[in-house]
Amino acid sequence: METKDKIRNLAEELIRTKGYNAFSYADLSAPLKIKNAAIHYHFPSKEVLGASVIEEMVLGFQQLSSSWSDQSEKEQIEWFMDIYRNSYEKGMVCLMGSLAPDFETLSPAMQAQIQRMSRVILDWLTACLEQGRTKQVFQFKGEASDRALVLISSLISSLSLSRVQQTDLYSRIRQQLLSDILA
Amino acid sequence: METKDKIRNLAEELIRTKGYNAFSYADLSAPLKIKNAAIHYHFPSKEVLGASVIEEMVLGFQQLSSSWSDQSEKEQIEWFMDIYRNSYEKGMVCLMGSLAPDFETLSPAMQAQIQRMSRVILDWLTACLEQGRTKQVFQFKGEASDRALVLISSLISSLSLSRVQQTDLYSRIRQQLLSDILA
DNA sequence: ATATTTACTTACTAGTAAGTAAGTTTGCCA
DNA sequence: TGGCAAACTTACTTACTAGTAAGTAAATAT
Repeated sequence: METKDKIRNLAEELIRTKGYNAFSYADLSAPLKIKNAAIHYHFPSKEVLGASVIEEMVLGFQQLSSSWSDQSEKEQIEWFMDIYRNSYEKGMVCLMGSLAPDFETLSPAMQAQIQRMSRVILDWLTACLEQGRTKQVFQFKGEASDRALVLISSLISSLSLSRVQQTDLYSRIRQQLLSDILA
Repeated sequence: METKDKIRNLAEELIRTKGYNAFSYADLSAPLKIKNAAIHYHFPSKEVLGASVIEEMVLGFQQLSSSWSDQSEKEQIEWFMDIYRNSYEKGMVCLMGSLAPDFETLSPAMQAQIQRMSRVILDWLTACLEQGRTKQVFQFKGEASDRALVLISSLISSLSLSRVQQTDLYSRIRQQLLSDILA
């Protein structure tokens, strides 16, 4: 892997463990055994690095969710929830869960990227729920978009709450969310 | 109000808008027209200030929730949700939503306080849901404690997501959460 | 073979962070 | 009236922040 990707990947990890405002260039340069200035060579500023991390995440999600498109809606939702299980197991929160509370402190460019990220995920989730309901795989009251909101908001916080309480709250929340939508 | 309370209140506001790691002593001293060192007089360190903010919040919640005890469980849950509406209207996230993602970067003392805060809120919510179900005010599947987890996690993220999307997602999530538990 | 570009390092800057030691003002108490 | 404590300010320190300018070695292009 190239240095640029190593920097971006480590930055993502740091954002998702310590938060955007709590990590520094030293946290990147030391483990990668490069100098501070090498980061600036690849990413002119911290906000450009941050924006790049989000962009890569959105791209990754779009590819991943596309690869599920021939599976049932139930399985797609379960794969989606598995992303969060994976985060939980690594002791990380998701990118949205980390960046959304810091929204006000971020540059307009990063804010726009975060908005886009939330749009992409919510649109996918809404479409999946809607289609699943049409096919009678799912059963729930209200708009699919509102159901998507409850799902995503609960999953996001399940990771940070699991960390706080040092138990697998993620699995309990996942179970409950699934039983709320399954026919 | 005394200076010490002014400092603590402003600190809470800053944590809930910018996040713990993004606010500085200058953000406190400038608006309060005091000097940096005056904060250190009242709170020896930033972590002591942070812990004090959480302690005050827990105390406030315990008092508030006690004052609801003679009302119906439905009304109690609605009052509880009104706390989040209030936060939404001020453009703030809740203390838990702000501090939980930063958990790893905080001192053991603050971590313990955050754990306590989550316990207090979850215990209250679980008891309220359980009792409401017994009285047939509420109707839901699964353990009350799991239902409480879904409720709180969703409410927490509703605030940060509302900020990101710049719309009142809070109200849509609240509506959906209520319809999921009402008989 | 020469020039240019890529991917850095070295060495630095200006700004900001939390925190501290010592001094000052104000009000109270004996 | 003298002394003392509470609530500060002044002035400072140490540590760290993102960011930059200039230089370099190695690979690539002409």
